Amino acid sequence: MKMTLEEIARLAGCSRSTVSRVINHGPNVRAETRERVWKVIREHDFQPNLAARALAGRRSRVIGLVIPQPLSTIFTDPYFSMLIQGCATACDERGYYLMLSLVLRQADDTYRWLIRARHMDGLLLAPPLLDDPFVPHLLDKHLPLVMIGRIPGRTDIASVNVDNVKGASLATQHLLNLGYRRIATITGVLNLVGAIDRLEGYLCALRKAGIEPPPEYIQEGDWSEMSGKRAMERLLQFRPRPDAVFAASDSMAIGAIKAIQAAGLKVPDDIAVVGFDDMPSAAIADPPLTTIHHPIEKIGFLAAATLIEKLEIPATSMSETNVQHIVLPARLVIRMSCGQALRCSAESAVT
Amino acid sequence: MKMTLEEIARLAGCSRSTVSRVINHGPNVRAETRERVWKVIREHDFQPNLAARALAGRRSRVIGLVIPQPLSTIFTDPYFSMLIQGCATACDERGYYLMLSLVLRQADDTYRWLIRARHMDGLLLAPPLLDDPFVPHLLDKHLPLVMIGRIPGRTDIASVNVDNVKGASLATQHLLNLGYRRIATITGVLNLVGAIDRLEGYLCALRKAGIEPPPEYIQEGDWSEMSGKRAMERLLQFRPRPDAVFAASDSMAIGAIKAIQAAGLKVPDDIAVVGFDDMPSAAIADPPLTTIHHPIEKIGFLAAATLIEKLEIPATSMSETNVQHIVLPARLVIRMSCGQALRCSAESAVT
DNA sequence: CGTCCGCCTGGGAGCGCTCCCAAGCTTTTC
DNA sequence: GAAAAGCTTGGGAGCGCTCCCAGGCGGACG
Repeated sequence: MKMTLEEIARLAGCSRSTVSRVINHGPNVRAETRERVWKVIREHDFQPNLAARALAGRRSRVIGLVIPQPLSTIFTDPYFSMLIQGCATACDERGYYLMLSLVLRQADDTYRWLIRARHMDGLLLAPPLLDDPFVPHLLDKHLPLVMIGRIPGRTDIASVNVDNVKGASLATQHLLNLGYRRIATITGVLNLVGAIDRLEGYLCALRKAGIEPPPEYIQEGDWSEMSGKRAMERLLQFRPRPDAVFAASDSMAIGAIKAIQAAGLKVPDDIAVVGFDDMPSAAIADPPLTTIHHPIEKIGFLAAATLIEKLEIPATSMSETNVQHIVLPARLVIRMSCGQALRCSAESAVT
Repeated sequence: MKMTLEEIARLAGCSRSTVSRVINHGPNVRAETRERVWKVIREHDFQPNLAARALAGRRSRVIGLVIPQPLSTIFTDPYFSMLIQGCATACDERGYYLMLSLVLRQADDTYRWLIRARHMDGLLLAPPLLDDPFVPHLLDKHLPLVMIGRIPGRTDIASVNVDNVKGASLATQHLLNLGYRRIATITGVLNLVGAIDRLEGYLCALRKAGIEPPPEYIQEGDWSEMSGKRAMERLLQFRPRPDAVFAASDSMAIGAIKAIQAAGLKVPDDIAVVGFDDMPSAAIADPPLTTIHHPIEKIGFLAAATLIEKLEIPATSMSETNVQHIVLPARLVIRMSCGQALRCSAESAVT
């Protein structure tokens, strides 16, 4: 027997409309009726037809997560796995579906398709490259959209982000507090805002302490362990050799540690290392990595939750006045690689 | 102006039905009319409402890819990235949408949800663990389903697979041809059919040559590089030390190479190594890895194409008689790690 | 005791398509 | 040259919901 609202209504002895109200948690249904309807629904394992709902209700309850990166990147960096987890959880809780919009075809096509084909009610946009030419197309249309990360100069777009500048600054400050003065950094790919912000945080902290690092102390990586290793090898060439390194990601920090160890030096005794992101790998690194906690999953969760909220109260979302910008604080996680234990200078590094 | 079939019809001077026929590439439309309608559609960037199509046509044109593995695994192993790429390409070409059914919640819930919520027309099932208790639920319902890989003893389910047994056998045979006799293996997780099949291929080839490997020559890994390294370290303990190793994945082969090199030995001079999968990393390994080519993307493509075909010709799909089983051949890719160059014994290893 | 206002409930009118049948027109066939 | 058999084309009848309005019912109020 094919189940429809009508059929459930017949079995529960009420009307289609009442069943619909029950399913959508609408008001104005007597408690007793509500319970009776739920019982029938449960008994028959009924699930309303999504296509019909979408057609009649003019919304699909699907939101898309656009990750403007090649598939190989997405499926290599645990960052995205955690981000998706967070988004998916928020969607689940609110009865929405998360659809990954993998950019497979040439960018041009895909973005146009995304914009036109409104089979999603809104879009979540993962951090795009600064020079991605198609992101503006996405932003111009009046698709409800929430950014993960931020685009410099675009305060008109709702966003959820971690405080990268503050986090990097916290990491650098911690090294300064421990007495290091020759602090180098390994940055992420610098056409990603997050990498730029982290570099800025590093520079800010140093400058506040009256230190201007030599340009050679700033080496660009690409987030990968290998690139961290390479960057560290370059840093090891330079004299005076740095006594501490802030890497903009844990992977790169781990690469750096490997380079240091391969050169016959010790972490943190000879060179201290601090990472960023607090990935699972940071805790099990050797030595365990001091790092900045980056609540990636929470960011995904909040981004999805924000978008859905916009969708459900369109009145508010339309008013350009109050665009939400959520910035989560970054937190220092002290482990072994910074040498705090060694130096015993447990001065007020964190709070 | 909101665009609908009706509106396009008005602009093209024909009826809703004709426009529908054009969009669906139906027969019985005069060439001239067809062209006129397309022109209007293109001009207005029209895309039919998916919800309405799904409701009226009783199919969503969405197929789900179920990967019964934790998210962290999916987003770590490039295997899935390639698989998805293949599936998505096939879907794209046929106007279908691929939806990743990430198993986020506890398995029980999710599978029930997958089965009930028919917002997809069919399912693609990535290789499940042998003891996954919920896969049978998926198979019992009459959801159109195509397996990637195979489940032993279930010949009633359409499947697309690489010939793992033959591939492993090819790899081992190649080592035998080169004169190696103490050939060890590093297997994948043995509750995955692929791993078992590859082990079987290895054993078959050895036994055919009259060799019975000591049990210590068979070490289980978990597909990861680290596990390959660990397994190789165990193999290096054993006497007589193996002179060649067949690893059931390239990652593990690379880990094995690192272990061999860390022990002060050379590949392939002291120990030859052959991998499986022919991942991009195999070609750039040091030394470049001899391996078995595994057409993952093609498998994904064929699986999706097969499913869609089933969907479009339901008459055929219903007849239990001819369930498709596609088995793609595995191919030996000779590079440096097997020592063929060294030994110059270029006897008919491959064809 | 009648009126008003709330809470419930039922059903009509679509949402934008696909499917199907019938009507018009053109071609074939004997 | 008329009937039969194509091609095209148009429009009705849903698909299973949501939205909205109208009506029934009860209690609070004057």
